Parts: sequence; C-alpha cells; structure tokens
Amino acid sequence: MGEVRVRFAPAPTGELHVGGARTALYNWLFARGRGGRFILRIEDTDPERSREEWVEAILASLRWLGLDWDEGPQVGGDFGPYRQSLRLALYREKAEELKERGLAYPCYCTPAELEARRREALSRGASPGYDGRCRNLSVEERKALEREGRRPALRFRVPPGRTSFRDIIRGEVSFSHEDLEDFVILRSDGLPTYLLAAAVDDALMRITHVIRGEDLLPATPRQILLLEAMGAKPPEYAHLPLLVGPDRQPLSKRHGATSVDWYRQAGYLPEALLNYLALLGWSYDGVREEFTLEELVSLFDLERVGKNPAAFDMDKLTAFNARALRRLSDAEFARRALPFLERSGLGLEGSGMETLERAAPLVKERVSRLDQVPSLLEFLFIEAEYDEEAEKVLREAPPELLPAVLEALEGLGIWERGAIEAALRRVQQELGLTPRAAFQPIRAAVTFRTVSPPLFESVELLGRERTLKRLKTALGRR
RNA sequence: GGCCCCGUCGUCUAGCGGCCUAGGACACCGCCCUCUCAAGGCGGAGACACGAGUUCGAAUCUCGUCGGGGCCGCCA
Repeated sequence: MGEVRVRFAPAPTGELHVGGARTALYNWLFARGRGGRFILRIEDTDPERSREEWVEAILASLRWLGLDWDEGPQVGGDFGPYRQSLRLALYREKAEELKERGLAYPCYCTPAELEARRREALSRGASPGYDGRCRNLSVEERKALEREGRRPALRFRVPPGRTSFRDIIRGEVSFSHEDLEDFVILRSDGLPTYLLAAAVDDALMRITHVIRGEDLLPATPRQILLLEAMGAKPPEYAHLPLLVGPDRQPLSKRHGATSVDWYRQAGYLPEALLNYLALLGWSYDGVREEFTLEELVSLFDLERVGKNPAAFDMDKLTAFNARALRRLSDAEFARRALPFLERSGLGLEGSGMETLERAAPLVKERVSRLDQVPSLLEFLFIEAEYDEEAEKVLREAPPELLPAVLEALEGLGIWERGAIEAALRRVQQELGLTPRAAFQPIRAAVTFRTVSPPLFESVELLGRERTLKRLKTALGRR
C-alpha cells in the first residue's frame, strides 16, 4: 500500500466558501491522519470564469484556516505544475491519444445546436443529454462539416456496459453507460473540460483518494472510464454530503455569509470554524463535539461521515466560537482582538495592549465574535458619546448619587477593584438604593453604555483620573 | 422526464436487532446566581416520514409509498 495522496481542487471562480472549506478540511484531516500528502490543485481551465484574484483569495483563506498543503501553488512539488492552466498541452496530448485510438471522436455540433436539441428533447419528455449525432460520421461527412468552418470538440465514446465502484461513504454505486452520454473532453478551442483535466491530473499526480462533494458523484463513472481508457488505476472515491442552507436549499449567497473570509472578518476563530465544519457530516461519538485540530487529525475517519445533506447553522457555529474564545489565554485573546479594535478606529498606542490584555478576562465571556469586542471596550480608549439608554439612566438617576460616588472615589487610597467595590457599595447602602439603581447610573457615566464589562473592574481599568473626570462630566450635564 | 443519492427532535447528530420509557449539542422556555450584559448551574418542551413484511423482538434488515437533494453544459 503506497502513500496516501489526496487533493483539494478548487476552481478560482470566487472566494473559498464554507462548503469548499469543509471539503478541504476532510481531505487535509485524512492526509494528516494517515501520514499522507495533501495536494492543492487549481482548476482554472476555464478562462471565462477563473480569475487570478480568486486564486489569491482561496490560498489566503486556506492559510488563515491553517490547512497547509504539501504540494501545490507557492510550495511546488514533484508533480507540478499545480495549476491546470499551466498543463493544457498535457490534456491536449491525452485527448489526441484517445482520439487516435478511436476512443474519442470529433463532434461538430455547435453549442447553440446542442442547446436547441436539449430543449426539444426535454419538451417531449426525453433525456436532455447528447444524442450521439456525430458519433459515427464518415470521413467525408467530417470534411464537409469542417469546410463549413466548424471547429470540432472531442467527445469520449462511452462504450456499452456499466460502471460500478465502492464509494467509501456511500457504498456500492453503479451507473449504466446508457445513461452517461458521450461527453466532451476537449472543447473546440482546445481547452480540456473538467472531466478530462481532473482525470488526467488525478492519474499523473498519483492521487489515491478523491474526497469531494456529492454533486460530483455522477461525474465519477465518466472519470473512471477515462482513467481506465488511459490505462490508469482509478483512485478510491468518497463523496461528501452537500451543505445546504436553513431552507434545505444548496448553500448560496442568498443565505448570507458563505465565504470563509466573511467569517474571518466577522471575528470567528479559524479553529472554531474548522471544529464546526468537521461536525457537519461527521461525528465522533455523538456526544463529544469539541476538538482541537490535532485531535481531529487522529480521530477523523471517513467511515463515520454521514450520507445526508447537512444544514449550515450559524447559531451553532457562533456557540462554538464563543467557547473557543473563552478558552484563549488573555494574551492570545488580546492578540486576536487587536485587528478588530484597530478596524474600529481604536488606536492602542502606549499601554493600550496591556490594557487590552487586562480587559480580556472581562470581555471573553461576553462576546461570541471578536467583532463585538470594540463596542464593549471602547470606553477604555476614547471619550465616546452616551448612547440613548445611558442618557436615560443618567437623567433618571437619584440626584444625590453621583456627587456621593465622586466623593467616595476621590477619597480612595488605592485604586483597586476591592476598594472600589467597597466604596461604591457603601454609597449604595447609605443612600438606601438597590444595587441596580445605584450602579447603572455609574456604569452609564463611566462607560457611556448601560451594558459593559463588570463595573468595579471597569473602573479600576479606566483609572482614577479618567473615572473621576467622567463622573464630573456626567454631573455637569444635569 | 431519465439516472443516482438520501430520509432520527427546528438544526447537527448518537444509534449499526433486544442496553431506547431513543442519548448529546445548538436554538427555545422556566428557575437559580447576579452591579448591566454575559457566562455558569438546574429543569422543561421537542424526533425514529408513512405502510407492509422478516423476526420471539425493528429506529436498526427487506420491499413499496411519500418527501428532499444531486446530475443530465464545449462550468467545475
């Protein structure tokens, strides 16, 4: 048994989406868990749809997720190049070979003609696939069609019979060749189609296991046929259940966030996204749900991947993210939150990073995404405006409260949480107020909000000078 | 329309013939804790699509019905 070699082969037609990320993850986990190699291949044979910026975006998202590849763009490897647009001659050569052996034949039908016939077939309830019109053209007929200026595409001549294979996830799957139709392997412009390019590359790159979405299940018998025609041994196949939206429809933009990068910007942790994605179609024992990437590597198993489409549930992802955030050390939390503060225009010069780290334990359990951090900690870095609720609380506060608080805090010897709490509770009790009635106005004055990290810690963190200043400002407004 | 795949709480799932009065998680509801918001603790509601069959016994096996999805492109 040779080395396991798997590949993730995205087409650069958009950002990496969560479905693709899950496919990449399963491939990666399988490779890492079996001491194999994870190969990244860019399927950019269609110049119409492929764009360089998407290649960059996909690589960046994979890197952010931490799914590193052993062979592929930017890292090289012995079976490159790893971009199909750089391998076009190879595909043309293989296609030519098949044609010479009579296993493929030129088809002169134009896309418009094919489309018309498809429609027609569909309208009378027949199968819309290729009708085999050019399958048995004579040399003369071909010449005549070429004289018309038609540039042929190359179609694979599907032989009679049946192709069966054992899918690791689905078990025995079987297709009658009668339902396959002769498919195009080389477009009339000389570019290969997916069916050919993927088959050629899977063979040349010695791929041992193809792990991909269920949408490609019907492509499998065709690729096996091609592989066999080329004298290559087909790899093992594992077709993952599709990811769907809350409405059970295929996951798409209209469900909102589908791109991995959106989740990065929204403050999701890559480890949380990966953990959640791992569970979308796979489970360990149905009870344990939280795993580190290392644990997933040793526990993941294709045999335990389910067969039914899984609905992507952002709420559950968010719950995973919230717990992952709480597990972070204070320093790590601060490091990860920093870009979000900067993005919100909160510069952290001087001792800012230290403040952020000290605030980490206070905010960690109050946010489920990093993009919620800035609004909670803003008061530590800038003089903000009171929000509407804070405004109201201050307006309705007992008039004697703030002056008493000011006096109590001004007299504090050491500016420390315990002392601050003692002082504030004393004021609260002396004025005969409930804790809430006393503390909410203080919170509003000091943090500009009615929702904030715990009051005493917030006051300590803010420091004596700024706290007193804010209390005075609030008093002056009355 | 044809072919293929799939069907356990709203969602992700455990279950691979008796351990199931079907377990866990998210979401939801209630209570507790509490300086706000959270977090946390405790409790609750909530599913085997349906119908036959096999069997002493079926969520688990078989068939059918119904339902959902994928593919049928010179996209991948």
